[in-house]
Amino acid sequence: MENTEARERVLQTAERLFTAKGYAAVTLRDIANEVGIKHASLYYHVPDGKEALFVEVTERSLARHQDGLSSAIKAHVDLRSQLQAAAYWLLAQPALNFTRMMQTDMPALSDESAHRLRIAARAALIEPLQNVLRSGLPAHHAVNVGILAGAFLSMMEGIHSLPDHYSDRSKPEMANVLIEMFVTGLR
Amino acid sequence: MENTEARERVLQTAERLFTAKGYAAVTLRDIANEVGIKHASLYYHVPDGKEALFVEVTERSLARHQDGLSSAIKAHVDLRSQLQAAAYWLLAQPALNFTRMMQTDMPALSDESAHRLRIAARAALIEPLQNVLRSGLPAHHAVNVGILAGAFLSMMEGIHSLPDHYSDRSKPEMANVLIEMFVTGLR
DNA sequence: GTCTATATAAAGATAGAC
DNA sequence: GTCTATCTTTATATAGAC
Repeated sequence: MENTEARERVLQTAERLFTAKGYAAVTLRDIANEVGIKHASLYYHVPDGKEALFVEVTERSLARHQDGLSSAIKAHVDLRSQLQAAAYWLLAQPALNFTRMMQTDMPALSDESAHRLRIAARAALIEPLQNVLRSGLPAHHAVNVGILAGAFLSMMEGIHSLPDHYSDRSKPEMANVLIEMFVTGLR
Repeated sequence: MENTEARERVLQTAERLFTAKGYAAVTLRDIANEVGIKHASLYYHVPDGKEALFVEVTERSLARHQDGLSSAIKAHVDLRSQLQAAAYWLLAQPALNFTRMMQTDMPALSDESAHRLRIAARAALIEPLQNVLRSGLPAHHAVNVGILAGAFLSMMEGIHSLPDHYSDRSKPEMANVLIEMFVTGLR
């Protein structure tokens, strides 16, 4: 399948909608409408249908997250700056909704698709954070880097999903409050 | 509508499935199958259909959370014990998926239903945590209790959704690690 | 309270014209 | 590349028998 401009528009629209509303809640007609074509025309670009489309754009998105997170982290040396860079990068992206992806979207897919995406999600989101925590924290926290990476990610997703509902601070300000707590509490 | 045993079985099954998989992903046939009846028979117990059923069981669940959280907190006096009690209570319940509820389920409902549930969710989950943080933390953190309550909730949901994937610790052990960080980091 | 049967709508998917 | 038309399946929902 060629990667034409038209196909790219389809993929970007699909990624945006799937990310915002989840796999089940987005129909092929929704995507086609936003692209400005009829839903049947999607099958020219994505012959294997909805599930294949979701897997493709989710893998793309996760790969971008892996790159973005790793680069943001590599640009700094102390833990606080690294976590801030990771947080700012995450908050500048459309909300990924890792938890919903794992709990609601994955079970709707074939076992094979779900398995591939789970591995990609772990490599893209959890592992970069685990690594930075392992090298930046006192050694006695090494057993907890999995938990702490998950907690960091959960907190960022929380910020993403409640902008003005629960606080009048900006997202980076909220992230800083939590990172300060994180770093101080684990020293 | 009478609250018979049969109706109660319907509500409990619906709550369990909606909580686990989300509004869109659960069909009335799924619910009826688990109850052991035909889906058309659900309309005898819930004449107003799927959305009304979701709203009813979600309100029930949120009311239970409000009671459970408030009681757990009231049984202790220092912040660490209060947060531990809240965490243990939350982790003993089926995962509520607050974030998915807000981001994915609410937009699929009528404006009126969504509004009611948003208010109920805030009163049940955020406010009890805000209160305990406001009275247990140094005064200069008062502006951040909204963020911190959201972060605490997000972390607990994170624990709920990644049991053995990312750590071999038990859920309460994971909660303790995070609470220790929380309390120490904000002192 | 639960059933069968059916209406209605929406979704994913395919065929073939342009 | 996109369209119209159509097929098939699945979902919510209603009517009426038992």
